Amino acid sequence: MARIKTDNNLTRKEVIVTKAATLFREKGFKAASMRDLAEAVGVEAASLYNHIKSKTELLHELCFSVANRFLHKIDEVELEKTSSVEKIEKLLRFHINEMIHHYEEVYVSDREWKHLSDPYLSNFQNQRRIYRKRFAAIIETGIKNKEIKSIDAPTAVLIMLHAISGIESWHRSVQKISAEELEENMISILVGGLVNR
Amino acid sequence: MARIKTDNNLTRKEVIVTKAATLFREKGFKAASMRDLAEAVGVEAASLYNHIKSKTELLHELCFSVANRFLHKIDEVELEKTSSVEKIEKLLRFHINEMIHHYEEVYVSDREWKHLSDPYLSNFQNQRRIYRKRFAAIIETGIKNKEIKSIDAPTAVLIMLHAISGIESWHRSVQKISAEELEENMISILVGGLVNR
DNA sequence: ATAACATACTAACGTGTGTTAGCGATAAAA
DNA sequence: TTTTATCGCTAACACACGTTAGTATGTTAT
Repeated sequence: MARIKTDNNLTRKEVIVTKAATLFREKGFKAASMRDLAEAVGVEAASLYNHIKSKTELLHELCFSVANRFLHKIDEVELEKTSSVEKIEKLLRFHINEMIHHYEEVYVSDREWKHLSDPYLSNFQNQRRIYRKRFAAIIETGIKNKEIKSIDAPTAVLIMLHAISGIESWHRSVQKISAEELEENMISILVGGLVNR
Repeated sequence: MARIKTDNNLTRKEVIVTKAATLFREKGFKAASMRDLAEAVGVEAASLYNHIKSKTELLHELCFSVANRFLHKIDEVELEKTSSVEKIEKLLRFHINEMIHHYEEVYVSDREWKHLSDPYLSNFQNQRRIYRKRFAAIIETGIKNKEIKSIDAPTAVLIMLHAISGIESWHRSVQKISAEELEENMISILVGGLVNR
């Protein structure tokens, strides 16, 4: 009888969630079926329900675990006694590394959150809105300090975050530059576009 | 008996494609059903098939009409006798305006092309790859000229294109700055991040 | 060894999907 | 007005989906 392998002291549920992330990234949430997921896990579809409540629960877990990581990071960064540009750079580097090392989850959280259903959907949208506002506030401070050139802060946030989601293309490309080079290039362009010269 | 309205000398098929774009953007290609589309058009689902061959055909039309517009533009820009930075700025402004004024189509083409099926899928991916290479080549030239700082050109392209797709958030936001302000802010940040100082 | 539990299986359900066939209604051409 | 082509309808199809019920198998604790 097939059994879900649990290497590296992961629970069976965690194995499922991880495989779900890969699948949701590859095919999209709607197009990925529970039968697909079952096959990836090595089990029959119905067996998954011994470990999870529903397909949507998988999406919840993915979206909110990612969102929480970003919220904790901005909590931390806001408290630091550094310049605005340093704070922004720190956040960007965190985003970049999350996108590099937790690609599947972050990507799914970014692109598939629309398929959350409603207590969770509004919640997620709220967290997202608040996060962006706090990010924009850091930029605003930098503009007042003359560290950063006079631009519309929400637009800047939107550019930064979406630019980073482009790391998706890096992952898919055959000839990759190294992760470190990628990080430095992105920081150079993005921070370079903000600062007063 | 209900009939598809064709204002502004559009064919009935064009009306369907346009509504499909809106629907695919809102719900995603897979989650948007032909019955949803039929309701949006004001007709029964089966009636749509008097005008289109399949659901996927709708996606083809959207993806390739967008792709062709970008390819024609880069054809035009490459021929101009201007600096690399001017060429890039021109392309970026085109991208920005496409994203502002043909939001639905461009967004769908960007996010839902994965659901194309295979003669079209490879074709689309090819066009996309080639476009990005040509864009990167312009940047490379700019780097050799010392117009542009020494960065990895493919990474720069990826940042630019994804940053612009963030205009999606601008469309959804309640308090929008004007389209002109948006354009100038984006250009300022993106071009500012590239140029040598 | 036995009891208790966790996990996987088969079978099936109701529902929603894209799409086709065939028929009536409307509009355009003769 | 008659003919013809266009367009929309109802009904139905075959299929894939998420999920549940009930049962068998394997694992852990007594």
